[in-house]
Amino acid sequence: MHQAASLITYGCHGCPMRGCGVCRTLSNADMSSIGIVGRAVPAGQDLFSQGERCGDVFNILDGWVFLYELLEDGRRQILQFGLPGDFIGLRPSGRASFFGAQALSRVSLCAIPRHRLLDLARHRPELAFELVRIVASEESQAYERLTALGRKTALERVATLLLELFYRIRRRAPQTAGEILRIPVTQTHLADALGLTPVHVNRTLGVLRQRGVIDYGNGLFHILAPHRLFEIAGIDADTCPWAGSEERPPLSIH
Amino acid sequence: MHQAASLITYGCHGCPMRGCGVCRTLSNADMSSIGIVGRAVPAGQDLFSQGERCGDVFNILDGWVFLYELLEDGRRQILQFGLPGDFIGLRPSGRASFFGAQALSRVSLCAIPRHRLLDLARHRPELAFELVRIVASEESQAYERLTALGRKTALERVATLLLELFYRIRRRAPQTAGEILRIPVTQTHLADALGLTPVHVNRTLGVLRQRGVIDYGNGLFHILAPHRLFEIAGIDADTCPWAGSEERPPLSIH
DNA sequence: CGCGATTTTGAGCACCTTCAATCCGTGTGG
DNA sequence: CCACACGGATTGAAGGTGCTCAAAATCGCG
Repeated sequence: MHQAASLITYGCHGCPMRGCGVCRTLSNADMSSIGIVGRAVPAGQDLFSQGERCGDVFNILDGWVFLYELLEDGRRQILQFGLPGDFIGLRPSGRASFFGAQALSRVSLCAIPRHRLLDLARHRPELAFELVRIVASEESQAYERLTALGRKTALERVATLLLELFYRIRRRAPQTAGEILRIPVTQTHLADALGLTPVHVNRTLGVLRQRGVIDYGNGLFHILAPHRLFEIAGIDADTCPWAGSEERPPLSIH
Repeated sequence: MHQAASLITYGCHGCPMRGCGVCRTLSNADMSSIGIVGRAVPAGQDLFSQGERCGDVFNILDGWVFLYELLEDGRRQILQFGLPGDFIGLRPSGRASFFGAQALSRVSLCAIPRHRLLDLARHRPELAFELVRIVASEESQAYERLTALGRKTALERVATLLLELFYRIRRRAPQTAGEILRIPVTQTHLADALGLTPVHVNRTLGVLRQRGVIDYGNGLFHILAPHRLFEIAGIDADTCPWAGSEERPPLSIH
């Protein structure tokens, strides 16, 4: 069993994600038997493409990815951003995925053969449970974004997304307690996530900057007035489940 | 064990959903021990409200429901429609749900205590697995709708939603092979699902009617030219996974 | 028949888009 | 060291899709 571990580029021992998500529920022997493979993906490259069959699920160790769907004429919708600690690609199943996943920055990740993980889940209720928790959390985020795209103005959407990313980063890296974030996305990425044009995202960010709520440049975002950003986003900071700084994942089933 | 079954208004024996979704994975003894309760909800009433804790998950037996999120100022986004056979309310977990669920028509359903279902899932990998499958399917639908709201025009959105509902109904009730659907929603509901105003939904439906693609009235929708509806929606009927008439659920993990 | 809810239609407006040009920072090659 | 190219950010002007406000028509229902 254990010699299989030598295949692993990023050894599970010492892996920063060893205690997170799916990996938390697996023993070292499980890990080895499943055949996890570490990999690095350069910025801009697809982990898997729309319409492609991908037999792996991915655990992001470092870097950012995004899930996207393309329409025939090239319009792109970004469905989700994946940060370190996120688990990507569970849904595509055996058939062709209707969305793709692309690296925003250089990404290092674990590739886990889906069918082996699912086989294991058949004998490990805790694992299957963890999968439910993960997918349910993703679904909640998708629902929140639906509300943003369907019913919020451009200003509200931008503020909402910035807050979401802000807190997702902070939860993962509480030591980065400052309000300055490195977000490796272009304004075009934000536009495709928000259902806007890059031009209008630019103008909207400009408004937030002029109002002194944020500052940005060089891939860095500085949240100057989080409280006002909540106001603008139309989110009640007190009742918002994920706004509570470095806590547990937003959704805990059971 | 079995006397608990007497508490069940809608007995599981003979239940049309006995072989569907979660129920498929449960024995009759499981059913009894879990304490399922049948219930009827009148049209317009909430199964659970936004901000409320709801200890049950629901299996829709008959009628339609919708999940929705309200903003402070009353703007409403419909996140999902629930049809007979759908499983609703898994996500809210122990904490307050950020969305509500309301009956569109008179609905009969099974209410299942969430913690009991999840406790059982700890010992029944098949059940936990089925939950993953269900939530993953919901997530896929949420992603598709995100693309519609973010990147499709009003005409494309309306066509997309009609097709989705059309095929979801047909999959559940293949005998209703005709293209006439009873959809118990107002144009305002469609608007709130599509991120549009009721007025503009009306005009858009009018365009589709004028073009001879659909006809409607009295809560009935008649799909006159499905093929053209696919064109307008920007969906390739051949590669679309859920368009394949009365097949299995769109997503099969493993 | 009359009331409320829903659908339909009209006119004007606004948010966001489209098209286009410029600016800026970075990397590359002469 | 500078010219150049390139991707991204920024800004301007004009146009359109979808919104707002408002009223009329239609439908369901008591």
